[in-house]
Amino acid sequence: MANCMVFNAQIASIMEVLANAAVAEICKLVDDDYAVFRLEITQSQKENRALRRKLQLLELKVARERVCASRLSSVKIPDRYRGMARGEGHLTGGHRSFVKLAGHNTWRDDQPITVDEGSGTSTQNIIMIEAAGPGVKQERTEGEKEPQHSTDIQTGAAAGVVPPVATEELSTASTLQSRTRCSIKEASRTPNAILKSETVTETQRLLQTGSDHRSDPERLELGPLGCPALGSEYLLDGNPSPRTVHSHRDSGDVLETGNDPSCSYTTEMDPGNMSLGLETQTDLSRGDWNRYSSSVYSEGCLDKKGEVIVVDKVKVEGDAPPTWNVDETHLGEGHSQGRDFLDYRESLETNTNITTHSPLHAIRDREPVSTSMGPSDSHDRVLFHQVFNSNDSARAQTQGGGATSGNSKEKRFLCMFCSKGFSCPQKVEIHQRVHTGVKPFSCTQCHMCFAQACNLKRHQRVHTGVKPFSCTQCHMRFSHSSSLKRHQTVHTGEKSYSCPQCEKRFSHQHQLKMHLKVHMGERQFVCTQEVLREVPPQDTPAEKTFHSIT
DNA sequence: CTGGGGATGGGGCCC
DNA sequence: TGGGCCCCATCCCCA
Repeated sequence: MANCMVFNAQIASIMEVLANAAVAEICKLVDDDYAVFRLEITQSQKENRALRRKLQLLELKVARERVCASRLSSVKIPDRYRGMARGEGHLTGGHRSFVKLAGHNTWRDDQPITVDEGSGTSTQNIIMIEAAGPGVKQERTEGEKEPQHSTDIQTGAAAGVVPPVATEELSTASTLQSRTRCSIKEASRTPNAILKSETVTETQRLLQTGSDHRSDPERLELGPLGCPALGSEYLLDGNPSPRTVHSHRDSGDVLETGNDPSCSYTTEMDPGNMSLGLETQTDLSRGDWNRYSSSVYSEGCLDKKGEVIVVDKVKVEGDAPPTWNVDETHLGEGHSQGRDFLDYRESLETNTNITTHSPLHAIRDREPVSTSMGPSDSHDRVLFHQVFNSNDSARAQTQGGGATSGNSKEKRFLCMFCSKGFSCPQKVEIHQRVHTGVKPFSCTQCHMCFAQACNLKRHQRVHTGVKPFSCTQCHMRFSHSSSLKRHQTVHTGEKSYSCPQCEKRFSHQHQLKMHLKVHMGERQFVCTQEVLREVPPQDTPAEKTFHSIT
């Protein structure tokens, strides 16, 4: 009996030892696996980052090449503009950057082109800006033939300004842009300047390491410190320093000397002037910014849609003082908001330390995320829009390719990118996020970002599970009002999507889409686009959808 | 069919 | 009264 008990005790002890050993082994395995797992995760993350960078670079290259190709075939700057473009005109500074924009992909390699994290925003908006210039110039100079414009330009050239010298558009653009960058760097006061500096730096690196010729300082005509090698006429402008000079004197002189050829730009704010002859540094009034942004943004829409910009909406006909003269007065009161706004936006556009998608980045920074702009920024913004869209909306429509739909009186606030009209600045601001990729509203529960607060609000139902829209015909509930509406076609039997090839109708777009593939196969159409173009446009929802899916 | 994001238009509120 | 702003409804589109 005693032996039995001893034996049992021994067995128990052995079992315990074995159990402990087993546990230790398991723990070790778990730890090892965990370490391996973590390592794999880390490596995967690194790979993802690398791939993402490559993707960004590729996108950028593709866009640039596309823009470059289109420009090479269409860009043409009248000689009378070239001189101004090079800063040889009577004006100094900043707006040369427009020329840059108009030039061949002269967006600097260190341009803060970034991809909005989590939002999938790419550099397209910037590309659009790059693409814009030539179109504007071409439209204005070849299409509109505006007499006053020509007069101003010529007057400027005749007024002792260094005659235009044939120059490479690219170099001009580069020079201007570079110069702007120099000033912007100092002017930057963006609250979020450092927020994504790492991303920016990475983007810069990618851009710099790319094969893009723009990274070549010589081609950019950069002088020391990365600033452009300025022409003598530029240096004599009274703005020797690339630093932005918010001198009221500059603009004031211009305004006071009515006969001064340089005044031509004060009363003429068409794209040609703005893009080629104006210097932001010279006049940092809001008006100038208006011109600036007008040029830039409207240019941006040109390459994209071949539309003309509404830039010259700021233009004041006849002898009336330009709209921005009022702003100048405003500046003269010591009010720096306009200037700040300008600097701010300039810096956003050019400062490499700022993560931005475009000059409009400023808008994002001022939005839900509170910034230093304060109430005045709103004023500036509105003022900008009002000035920008103040006159000649009809012409804007013409130039803008009719993007301003409906009553232009109601929609007098135009998008700087596509010149589409909106009823109020706020809507323009929101709309422009389409171009800028700005998504200020981020979900606290996931990585999603949204351009509109309401969309974020709607999105959050995904997390909350709230489905406020319930079908009265069944138990179905939806988080999306449109989903409910669409769902109800199940009950109503409504089939609003009709096939243009046959008589079949469908309740959902996807059904029609799939159905169309049948026709494609039957007819052996080579190109879907061609097939779809055969269908005459109609106003019924089905046909609309049909066209849209083409 | 459904889920869900992108984007626009309109209305209401406030200043 | 008008403008700015916010919110909502809605359409479109894609997965």
